Amino acid sequence: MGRPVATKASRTPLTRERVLAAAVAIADAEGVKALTMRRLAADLDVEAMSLYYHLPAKEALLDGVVETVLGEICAAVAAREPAEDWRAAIRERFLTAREVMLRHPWAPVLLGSRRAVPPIVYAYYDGIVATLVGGGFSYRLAHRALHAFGSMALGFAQEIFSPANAGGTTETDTAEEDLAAMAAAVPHLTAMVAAEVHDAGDPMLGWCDSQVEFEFTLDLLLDGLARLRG
Amino acid sequence: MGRPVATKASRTPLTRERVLAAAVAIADAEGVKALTMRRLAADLDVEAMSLYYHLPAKEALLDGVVETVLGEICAAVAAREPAEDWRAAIRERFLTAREVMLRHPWAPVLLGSRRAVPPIVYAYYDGIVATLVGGGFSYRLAHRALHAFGSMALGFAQEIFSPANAGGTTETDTAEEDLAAMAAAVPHLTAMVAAEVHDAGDPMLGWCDSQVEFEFTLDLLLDGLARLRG
DNA sequence: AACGCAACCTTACGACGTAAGGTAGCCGTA
DNA sequence: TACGGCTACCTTACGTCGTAAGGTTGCGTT
Repeated sequence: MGRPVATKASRTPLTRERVLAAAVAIADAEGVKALTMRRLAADLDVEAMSLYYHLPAKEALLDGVVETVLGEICAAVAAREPAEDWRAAIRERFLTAREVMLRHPWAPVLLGSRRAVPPIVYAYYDGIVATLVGGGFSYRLAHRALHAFGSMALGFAQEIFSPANAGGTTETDTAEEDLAAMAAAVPHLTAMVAAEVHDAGDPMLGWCDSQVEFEFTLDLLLDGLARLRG
Repeated sequence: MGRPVATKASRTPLTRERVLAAAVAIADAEGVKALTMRRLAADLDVEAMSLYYHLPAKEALLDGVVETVLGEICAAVAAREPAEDWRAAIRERFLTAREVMLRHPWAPVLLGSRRAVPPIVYAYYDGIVATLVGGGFSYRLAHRALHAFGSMALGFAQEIFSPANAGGTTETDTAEEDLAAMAAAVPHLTAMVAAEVHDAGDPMLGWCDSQVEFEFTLDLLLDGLARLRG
């Protein structure tokens, strides 16, 4: 059912992956501003509207592009051999992520402009929590650490989760299924959230107070610097 | 020479400040995407092209908008009474900056997308260096601290200085004057740079190694977390 | 009375994202 | 062998965007 098409010139058919790869290439070469539908289509020897068969809209293209970059990070992280202790593991992970990000300098801002955080980020952060908890961290401290790392974990802008996209679950009635599926996919994150929601009246909506996290990170840095100052 | 115009309806004349204030208001209310020239003009009871008398282009408008927000931060910081020690000073400064930023959630991404860092940022950072050095920091450590704070100092995306806009001084022959002017305006920053450029072959171009700063911050966080872990 | 300039307006153009509706070639079925 | 359907791509067209080019208006000066 549905072999490509193989017109007279028999060109390789478009796919979402091929489109996204071309989009990343354009952004790498000339920045995200140069990434227009017509330009992208031209690079693929295709008309602009043909892209809409594989992607619903420009926003979806941009979502796919950041997803691609994040996937690249995850792949790079997964390709390393396991480190000795939690510290080395985190260190190498972040440095690996940074290497990838340096190849896509436009990615931070683009990710910052996305409406929602791509699901793959949760899987990525789950791995970090796993490492920390495996290294003796409490869930509470692991949570704090996650915020403290912030941009470092991926190599760019923090406050991604906060305030712009704090709309909560605006979505459908499949929320429960999704939640269960997430719990299975990111067990450590789920456990962390579960461990953290004991006080705080409304669950899930304001369970992590940005202000508190901000001050925690700030004091963490100040303590460290004060110590170095001697 | 050149009183406004006071047409029959005698409306208040446009100014750069009035335009920028209206632009910030639109961004606050509906996000930066809603900030178009026509929309902005409509809010000011004016035609779109009239804005170009006060601003050369849309990019300049956006530059002015972030400049306005940064000015708001600087004003808020300046309005506090002086703190006891360096630690309290830095802490209050950053928390003040954060308060302002929370009023403009779109500002981080917008600032991240600007081509060059607005000059006012340098003045702002100069104040931080002054506080640190006044508190006993060496210039080297103050420099490190600046990078470690990163996004915290203003409340948003770090890596602003890095790699996207690392083009160096691409400009005119007035570079020397500008440099001298800057030295006068931001003495502590200048001193810090001067203190730091002793090794490292090419001056000014790669004098602060992002990779080194990244790892420093990372280790600072890791040390702090390891200590909290017990 | 004539002029100049500051401040705003009108018109128009090209590039953008995309809605609506084709069209070409392969497929399975008859 | 004929044919309808599907996938994958194309054509045309619309509204919105930033902005180039060139008015128009009316105060201040001479």
